[in-house]
Amino acid sequence: MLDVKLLRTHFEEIRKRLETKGEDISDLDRFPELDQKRRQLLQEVEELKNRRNVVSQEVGRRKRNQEDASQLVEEMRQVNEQIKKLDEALRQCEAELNALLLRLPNIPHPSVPLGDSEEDNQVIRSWGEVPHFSFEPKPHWQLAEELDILDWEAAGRVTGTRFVFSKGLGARLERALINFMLDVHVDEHGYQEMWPPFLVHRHSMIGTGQLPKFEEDAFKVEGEPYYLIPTAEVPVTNYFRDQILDGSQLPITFAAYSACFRSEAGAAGRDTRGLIRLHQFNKVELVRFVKPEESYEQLEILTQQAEKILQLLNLPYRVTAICTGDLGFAAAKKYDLEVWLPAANTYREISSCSNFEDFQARRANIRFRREPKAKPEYVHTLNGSGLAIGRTVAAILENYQEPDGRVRIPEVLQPYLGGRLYLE
RNA sequence: GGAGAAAUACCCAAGUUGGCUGAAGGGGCUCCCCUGCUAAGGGAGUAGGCGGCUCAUGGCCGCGCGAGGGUUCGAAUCCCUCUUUCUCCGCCA
Repeated sequence: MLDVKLLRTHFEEIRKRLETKGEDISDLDRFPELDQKRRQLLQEVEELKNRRNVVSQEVGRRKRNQEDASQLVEEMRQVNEQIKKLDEALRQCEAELNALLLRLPNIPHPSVPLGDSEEDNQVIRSWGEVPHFSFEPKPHWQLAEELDILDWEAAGRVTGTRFVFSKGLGARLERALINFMLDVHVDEHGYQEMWPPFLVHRHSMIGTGQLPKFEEDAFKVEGEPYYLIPTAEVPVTNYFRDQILDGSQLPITFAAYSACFRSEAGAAGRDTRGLIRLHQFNKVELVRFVKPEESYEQLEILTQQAEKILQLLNLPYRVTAICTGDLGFAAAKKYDLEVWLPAANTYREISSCSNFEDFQARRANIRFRREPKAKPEYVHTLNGSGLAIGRTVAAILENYQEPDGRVRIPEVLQPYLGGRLYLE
């Protein structure tokens, strides 16, 4: 959510910056009028309420003194009629204003490259050697089927399309990667480990920005007020909703595993094979709550910590700065980590690291005090995948494959897989 | 899932025959006084927060006693709904 006061005072400037996202923001035009109307109604109704408070005291005083107050009571009946009407108008005005504000995206940071689509994202740096194969590298789904570690057909029978069973060493590899990533982030990067609820209520989804605008992307539990989380970002960021944090404790950082559930409403026909785009996948997520003046420095740290996992796994990747048109709803700035997939001969996103500034903090009402008595300020929130497990499995299978169909296990994972050297 | 109890400020806690209680009292904390130091003692302060107005920046006003509604001229106090916590029972990994 954007700062209403900023919107009021820098309207044209904000509109220009939002337009760089290429989204339809025509709603924004209704803001000045609604904002103005709201304040006017508020002033009127508060004046009447003040009158009511003063007169009610007088009624009490008169009754104690056995004096007549019937005229005042009658007057207040009429005032109350007025208050009721104005309150209702105000409530409606605020609801409209709020609905508008909740659908406005975040403002891109000045350092974000301008652009219309992912075509305009900028490669910041690359790491690792793209492997050269003496044979035609197989796609990960084919390798997995031959190794009998992923079963799509069974998942189709049991649940439906875009779900998968991992089994045997495939299941163990998922578990190994979760443990490995959490261990690195907790032991080496200082994150506090967290295992969150996988279902949240609507307010949490609004808090991080998934709702109200992207209802069709979320799985909702029928008959219950719960949504399946699309990422651990949702429960973990909302962990501090409506809290005022102690500024001396910042930055506060969490590393959380969760299963992630996405309906991928608009993705029919894309990446229909393999582990790239599923309705359910595992992910280790990093979340940081920081002071506003530190958040861009913290974004660099966060990104490097996610990169560290790819480096330890020795998977080639590149970092891209997402352009304004591809930034998404809530982020002010975003880096993607893209891992090399040999069979597709391309880089694919395996992590997104974003600074949301105070956009989520306003929605979820997460604040901090610099000093014990200081005025509360909104924190800045950041998060990044550290990493998506399924896509990591895909990358390992494809990058570590051997001519005979076996797949070497990255050295750092070997202890997690009982000392094995190969998936075979 | 069933039955019961509770929710008031940093903590504990009074207040439920509706009106000088936006909230007693205690603890804690901050400042001051006193004592050579410490302890003890005396005094003062301690509702944050959100929003609006005004800007002399210090004020004024509205909301606010778990949350949301309602009754009333007036609600911490009466009514309804919800949430959370605790106890007991049931069920379960």
